[in-house]
Amino acid sequence: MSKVNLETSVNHHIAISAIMIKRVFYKILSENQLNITPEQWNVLYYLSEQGSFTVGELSELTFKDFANISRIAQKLETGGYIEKKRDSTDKRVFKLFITDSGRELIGKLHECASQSTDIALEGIDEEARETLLKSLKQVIINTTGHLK
Amino acid sequence: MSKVNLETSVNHHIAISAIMIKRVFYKILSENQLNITPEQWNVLYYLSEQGSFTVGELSELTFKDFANISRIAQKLETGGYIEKKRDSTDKRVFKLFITDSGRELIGKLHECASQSTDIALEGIDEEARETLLKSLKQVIINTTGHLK
DNA sequence: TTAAACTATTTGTCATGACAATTAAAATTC
DNA sequence: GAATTTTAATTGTCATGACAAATAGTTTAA
Repeated sequence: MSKVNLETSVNHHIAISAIMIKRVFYKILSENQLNITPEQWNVLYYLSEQGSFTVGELSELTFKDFANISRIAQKLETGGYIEKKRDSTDKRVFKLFITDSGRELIGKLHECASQSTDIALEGIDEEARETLLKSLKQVIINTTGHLK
Repeated sequence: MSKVNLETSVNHHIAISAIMIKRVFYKILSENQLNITPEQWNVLYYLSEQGSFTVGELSELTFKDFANISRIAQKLETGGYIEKKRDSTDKRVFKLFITDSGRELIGKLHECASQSTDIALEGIDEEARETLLKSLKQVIINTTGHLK
């Protein structure tokens, strides 16, 4: 009969941290009149780093499922930040490209993301940050492995 | 112009870890035919630890807003796991109580939560876990403070 | 080569999170 | 003590996450 104590549960604190960080990021985005969500930023980020990705590739990169990426991409397309083009060889595939307008936005988003990191990690020294990152990477490996 | 690298972003890894942990937890819950969500478990947990809480109190405890707790409570009530009673002195307030059926469920949920923690933290030693928890608590303090 | 199996993407549904508006019951204030 | 403000909770809307089903194009295999 293992009894969990949320006060000392790492899982629980990761969940709460994630919610709070997203809330801070949302706030910074809206203060800067940037009409975009953290999830949309995530997709736009990868497209800005590399020429183009398919919905499936983005779904792997972002750890989200096809359905979510599909809808996030629709919103980014509506906003004019990305373009969708059918692959010429495999007509099932859509390739997503960032637009000029998307690139313009990305600069501001980096600034906002950077601010929210500064806020979240204040008072945590470099060594603890590295341990934190390393542990989180291990958590991601563990959970990904468990889900096959 | 600060440029964020998601590969080394603590914020990003917290977000992904949270998603993956929740996914593992969901899987364990469904493998055990427990028809409840991680968020509902969270609310039920607090009610099992103390006699009763109001919607507002739960909203503070769980870092969620009134609206969410209100709806989560509705589902738990529909499932028969909690009861809602009007406060006799302040008729705006609802007090939430866990039922016997809820208490029965809680035992199984502790087991599932414990399993998902074991999976997530495999290979992370006790010292790193403590650092992790301490850092996450600091993140929560920082972000909560920033949002006032 | 035609049927069956597989793959990429989209759509639908439900639970949740953010946020605004609403309702009803205090508490304040004039 | 009536009007205003505050507070507790609910409801509505939109974006997202999980998951199932649908669609359409490809590959495999009989």
